[in-house]
Amino acid sequence: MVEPTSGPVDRRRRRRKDARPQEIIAAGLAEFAERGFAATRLEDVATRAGIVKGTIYRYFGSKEALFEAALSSGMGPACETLQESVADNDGSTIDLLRSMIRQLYKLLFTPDVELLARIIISEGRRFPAVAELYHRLLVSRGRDILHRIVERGLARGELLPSPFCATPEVLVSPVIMALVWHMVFDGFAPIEPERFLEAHLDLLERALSRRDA
Amino acid sequence: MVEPTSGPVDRRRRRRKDARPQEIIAAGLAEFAERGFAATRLEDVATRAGIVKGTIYRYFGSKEALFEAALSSGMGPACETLQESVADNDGSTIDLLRSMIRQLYKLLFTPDVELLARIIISEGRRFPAVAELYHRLLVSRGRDILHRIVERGLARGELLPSPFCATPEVLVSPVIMALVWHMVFDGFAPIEPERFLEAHLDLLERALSRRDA
Amino acid sequence: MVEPTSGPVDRRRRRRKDARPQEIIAAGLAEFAERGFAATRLEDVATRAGIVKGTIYRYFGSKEALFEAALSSGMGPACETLQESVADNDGSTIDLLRSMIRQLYKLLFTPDVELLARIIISEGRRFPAVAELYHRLLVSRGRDILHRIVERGLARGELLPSPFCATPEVLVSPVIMALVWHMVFDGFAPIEPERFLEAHLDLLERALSRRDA
Amino acid sequence: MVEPTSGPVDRRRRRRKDARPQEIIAAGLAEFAERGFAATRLEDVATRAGIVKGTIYRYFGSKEALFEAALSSGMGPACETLQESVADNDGSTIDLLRSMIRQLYKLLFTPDVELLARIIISEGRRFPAVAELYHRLLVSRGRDILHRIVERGLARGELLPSPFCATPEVLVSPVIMALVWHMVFDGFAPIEPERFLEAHLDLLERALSRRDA
DNA sequence: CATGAATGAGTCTTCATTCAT
DNA sequence: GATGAATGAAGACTCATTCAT
Repeated sequence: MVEPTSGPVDRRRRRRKDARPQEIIAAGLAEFAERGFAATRLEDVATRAGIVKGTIYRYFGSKEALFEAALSSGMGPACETLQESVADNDGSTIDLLRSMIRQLYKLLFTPDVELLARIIISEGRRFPAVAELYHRLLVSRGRDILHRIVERGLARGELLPSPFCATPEVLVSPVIMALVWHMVFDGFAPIEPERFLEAHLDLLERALSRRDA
Repeated sequence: MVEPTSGPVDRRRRRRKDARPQEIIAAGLAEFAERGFAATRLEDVATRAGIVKGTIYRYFGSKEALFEAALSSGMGPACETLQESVADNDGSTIDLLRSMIRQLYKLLFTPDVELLARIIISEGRRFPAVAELYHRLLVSRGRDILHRIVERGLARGELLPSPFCATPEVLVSPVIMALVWHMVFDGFAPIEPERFLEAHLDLLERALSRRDA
Repeated sequence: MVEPTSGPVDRRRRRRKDARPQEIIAAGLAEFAERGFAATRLEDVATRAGIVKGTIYRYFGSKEALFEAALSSGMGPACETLQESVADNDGSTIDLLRSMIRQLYKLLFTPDVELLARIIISEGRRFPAVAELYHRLLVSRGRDILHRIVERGLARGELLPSPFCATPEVLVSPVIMALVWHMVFDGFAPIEPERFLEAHLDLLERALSRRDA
Repeated sequence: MVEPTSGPVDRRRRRRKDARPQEIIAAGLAEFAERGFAATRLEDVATRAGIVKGTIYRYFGSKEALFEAALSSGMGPACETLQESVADNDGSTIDLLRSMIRQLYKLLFTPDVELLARIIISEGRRFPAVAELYHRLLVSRGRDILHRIVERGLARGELLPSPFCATPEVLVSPVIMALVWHMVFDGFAPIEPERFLEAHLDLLERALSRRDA
């Protein structure tokens, strides 16, 4: 009944043993980003991962568990990237901000990270635990960095106190808009992130340059 | 509208007859915004509308049809609001922009419109037809207005040509960010739209004021 | 697509509307008795009830809910039968007991009741709530009746105090044994309840008759 | 049995090698008794036996095979116990019966045997082969012994012919009832086997003593 | 032999959709 | 038109069984 054809050993199986959970997570991430949590079928995740539905349950207790694992797993790397990005930079305030914004574009338009962001934006509200994690690990850190830069700028006299220094998030908002636009309208009205970045940096420059006057 | 006082007829039922589709749409909008398309159960929509599941099918051919109808229906009013908002204003460029931005905050944080925006952002990618409609009716119009304002500003010499004039969308991005933030993190890290607006306007002012120097 | 053949109306559907839950319960009882709770497939219950799996869920929230409903529902009638059986009998102690035992055989070998008993014996331990209900509604009542008869007999001097008067349950044990035997061995070593009854009554007579000596 | 002291071999493992099947059977017996055949998971059996699911298949071809093996294996010992119990006893009929009944209580309330009995009562009907085996090895032998005792009693004139001599099973029915009660209602309405035994013996005495009169 | 990863055939449960009343 | 019972097609999850190591 069984057909032991393949000569030596099924190489695929061996190689995969350890990678399995990661493969499932990657497949899940892709499917969740494409269809949303509710509309994603575990069957499709399995197929994409090259396995069978039941196998998912060896690693994840439920669809929801996979969802959360997938999201959590993606945050680590993104988090590190963020970390390094502005560490120990001694430039001027505007250089720091410019650098940070460039990093953000690079980060958020990285395929994996974009999947993550998409899912968070789409489903975050229905999965507060995940949204909270995302917020804690990424958003709130980024925010802290931003605040620190601005405060340093104020302290150095490179920035003048004004309402937008109290809410410097607005400085990064264009990249969020680009992301959302890309997520929703890209099929028929694509944007070029580069142009957005350029305009973004231009806006930044203008916003901070007043001091020069 | 006219109430023919035919004896024992259930007035409530009659009165509702016309309002039914709208009630169903409102209920649908609320549920879709809360749970997303796939996770919304028509049973819940019906209950919220005070009717029975089967009745929905008298007005809408399918769940998807209801979804599209609900979204389309919400766009009309929003569209008009937008229309009027900047028509025939003869002020300075910055006044026009300020006014437009204020309108945007008011509009996008109107409960009904916010539901709509939430749904579009969450599900737009999976319903290109709807996203396209939304884009055509609202986004692209808003964009046109914005572009016209900027061009007028350039023509009038109130603005100097520069990258961000070519992508003036960045000027409105903070409100989008506020919306997304509100949508995703509001449960545990709420924002105050007013502060955002303030910072937003501040940013605008700074970005455009260079010329003054 | 639909074939509205049958002239007037589908009579079956109308007639069934109210009877549905009862029909499902009856089907469930039969299947549960035959296969046990875990091995019973709702699909089979549905088929036996002439409906479709999904329909069960209009009436019962889960397999377990159906199980409990089925068992509870069967207890009412059995309970009443028991009630009447010994009410207001003024005969001698032995006549009362004889009558009670006859009733028990009749009751427990009634098809419906037997299903019930089988299920309780097989699954009771795993469904304490059900077992407890059964105990309260049927077993403990029967026991009370028995105890009252015996006490009356002692008071009247028809019985002499002795260990078995303190545990008169032994007086009915043969019918339980018959039931269990019938339940387990009937396929290859059937018993005749009548013979058991005869022997049972004989035993009873002998056990109580000593006093005459 | 013999322990070849081959150097560094893991003694535990070796020692177990022979005991394995028995350990699995014991674990299976416990699980089957607790949950019934269908609801028992081999995973749990394995865990209880301190091994892994797959290992079961080295000793038993299938869940059902394990079930049958477990039940068969339990019967041997019980069978022997029964055997000896009444062999070559030369006492009076009532002494023999008394002795037999005592043995029955002791036997059936022995943990291992009780598990067995529980399973047979619960699942016997669905596993005729097992029920038949149980019947042949234990029930029918016990019955034969009982019949022989009664016949001897009749021959000796210690008993008078009467219906219950033809169905002497009723004489042991209280212990069956005690067993079933214990099995089903013990959680909330426990019985004391000792009191049952006492009443049982009392009943026996009364039933047989008429002759003395 | 033992392990544990993998499989795939179920089974319960849900829900959009239909239809007789 | 409205109702609610019924349907049936999925989809999540479980678990006996197999198999490479």
